Amino acid sequence: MRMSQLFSKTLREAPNGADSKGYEYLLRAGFIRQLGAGIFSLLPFGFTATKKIEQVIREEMNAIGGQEVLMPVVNPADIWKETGRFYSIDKEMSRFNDRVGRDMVLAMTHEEAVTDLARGEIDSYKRLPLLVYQIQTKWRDDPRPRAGLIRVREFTMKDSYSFDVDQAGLDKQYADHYKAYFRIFSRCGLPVIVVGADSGMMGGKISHEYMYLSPIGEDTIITCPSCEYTANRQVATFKKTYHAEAEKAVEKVLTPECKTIEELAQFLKIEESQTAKAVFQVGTFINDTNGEEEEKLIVGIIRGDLEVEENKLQNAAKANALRPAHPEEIVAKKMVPGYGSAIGCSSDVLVIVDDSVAKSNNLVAGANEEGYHLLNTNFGRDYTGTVADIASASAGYACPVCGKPLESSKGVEVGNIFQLNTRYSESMNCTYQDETGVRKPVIMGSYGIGVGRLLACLAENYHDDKGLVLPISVSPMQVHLVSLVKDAQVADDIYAALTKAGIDVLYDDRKESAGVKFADADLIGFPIRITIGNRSLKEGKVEVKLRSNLEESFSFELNTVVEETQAMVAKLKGELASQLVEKEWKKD
RNA sequence: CGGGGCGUAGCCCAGUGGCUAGGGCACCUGCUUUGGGAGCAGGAUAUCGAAGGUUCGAGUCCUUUCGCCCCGACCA
Repeated sequence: MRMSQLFSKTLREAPNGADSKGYEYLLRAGFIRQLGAGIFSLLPFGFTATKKIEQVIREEMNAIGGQEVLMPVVNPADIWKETGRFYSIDKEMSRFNDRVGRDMVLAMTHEEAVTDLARGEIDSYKRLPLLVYQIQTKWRDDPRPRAGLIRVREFTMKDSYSFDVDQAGLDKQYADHYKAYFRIFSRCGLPVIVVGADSGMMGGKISHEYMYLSPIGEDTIITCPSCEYTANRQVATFKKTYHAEAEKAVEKVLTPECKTIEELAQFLKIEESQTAKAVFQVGTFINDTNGEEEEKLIVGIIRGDLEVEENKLQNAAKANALRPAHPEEIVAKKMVPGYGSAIGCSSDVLVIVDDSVAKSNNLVAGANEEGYHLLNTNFGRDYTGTVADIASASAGYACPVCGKPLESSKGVEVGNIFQLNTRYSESMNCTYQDETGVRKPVIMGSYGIGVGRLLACLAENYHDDKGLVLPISVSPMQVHLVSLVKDAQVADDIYAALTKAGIDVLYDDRKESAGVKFADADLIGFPIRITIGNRSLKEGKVEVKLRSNLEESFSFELNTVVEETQAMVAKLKGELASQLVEKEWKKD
């Protein structure tokens, strides 16, 4: 590519709103441009980098038996009604009517579409296992797009779907993906960790997320430095301690101005862990078959020294959504905010009790009366409810596996793998006949990688104060050829020779000053820079630098530029390949 | 959806209710220059986000509205 003809141009200053360095450089180097909130165009560099990432993904997906397909972005709503997700997913999925008024949706994922495909193609166990994947546009009307390509509304995603006769088959395909994903991310140069995850709206049980650890991430990851334990905070567990002692009789005490656990503990001169607090939420429950909504007050009871993890509470309550309850709603169920507990509340309240409370005795809880608390309350004796783990794990808590203190960090989810089991095949009647002629639902898995998000994470991970420093596997071009000489002939010849040899070259043939050219080369950040200038030219050489180390300078002989460049490309590729991560999934 | 911020040339930003709306970068022309965002001279580019209002007079004040960003709610 001749830079004089390049569609994009570089920007000297960061456009307003480019808050992270990775995003700023992608904009300034001319990889991407914003069209609207969470909507971006890919310019030649951005698109080429994307295609290189996609190629890595294709190779690894094909290697585990994937067959590439392409499904429509627009789906008839019917299939989404079959699985119920037409009703259970809120505004995040965009809907419209076609000219005859049929309900249509913009697919935000393709479980429904692929299951519809599969039920037409799969009839016998002899056809299984199968794996299909696509690399395709998704639209999700996220309420809050942000951070450039990290959290967008329209994006490219690799999504694959596996079909098996049994759990063992699913486990095999899950393990294949687990391993392939590490290969994909490491071939692209992105360091990731895998964490246990919540399966959320996807249904199913086992799932993992691939996280790029970074302060710009929005997910909180709980890790154990001493053992292998890692999990998204939404599902992370920890070792709890309990106050088990002989039950004592309930006693009502006056506790004025003690609306928080801290105030209460100080007033009564007890530990926060000797109290039980109530968290009030209103859950929305949606009937999957007709979309009817029902709201119900949920009270989460947790020990005073712990916090409720709302995601866990929502799962335990089997609610579709949660929102904080208004004081009136709480009072209507015979409870008092600030002095609340499940004791004496209306029977239609959903009580979820953390095991920290259920397994402890004689906790101080609200009396549901302004200014009063109850001493020595006990779960089971004084109130009942569903026992579940709804506590939020934090740094310093004991690892559930080895007991050492946990750590917490921020991460960006770049990939995920889910065991769907029969969540979709059952509701959409996607079955196969086994050896005995019995119809059984196909066992499914679903696996995603955010392609644009991966590029954004790479930009975040690979930059310095001058610009991008992308790995050679994903860099749009391998070589940046900078010509500083008046007579273009030498540079033109080298450009032609390198291109002919199959090397991707950006040739800066512009009539610009050396400073401008170097600054742009730094900003765009292609791995190998070849400078043609009089300084080295009179010795029959060209100057060579690696973007990753601008301090060090090499030189290539004019008559062996092609061979030496090829060797340099191979060397960089080799270095990256030597960092390939091979990791296996072991079922617990 | 709640809270906050910002919309002035392609980009970054100035602009007390008062003359023809400015600067830097980028762009065009000419000359000069060619190893780290050059110099000189000249030039073009704005429905001041939009609509309505107040006023003799609005980029500036008021109302409405649209868009973008940030915090929160939210998020496979």
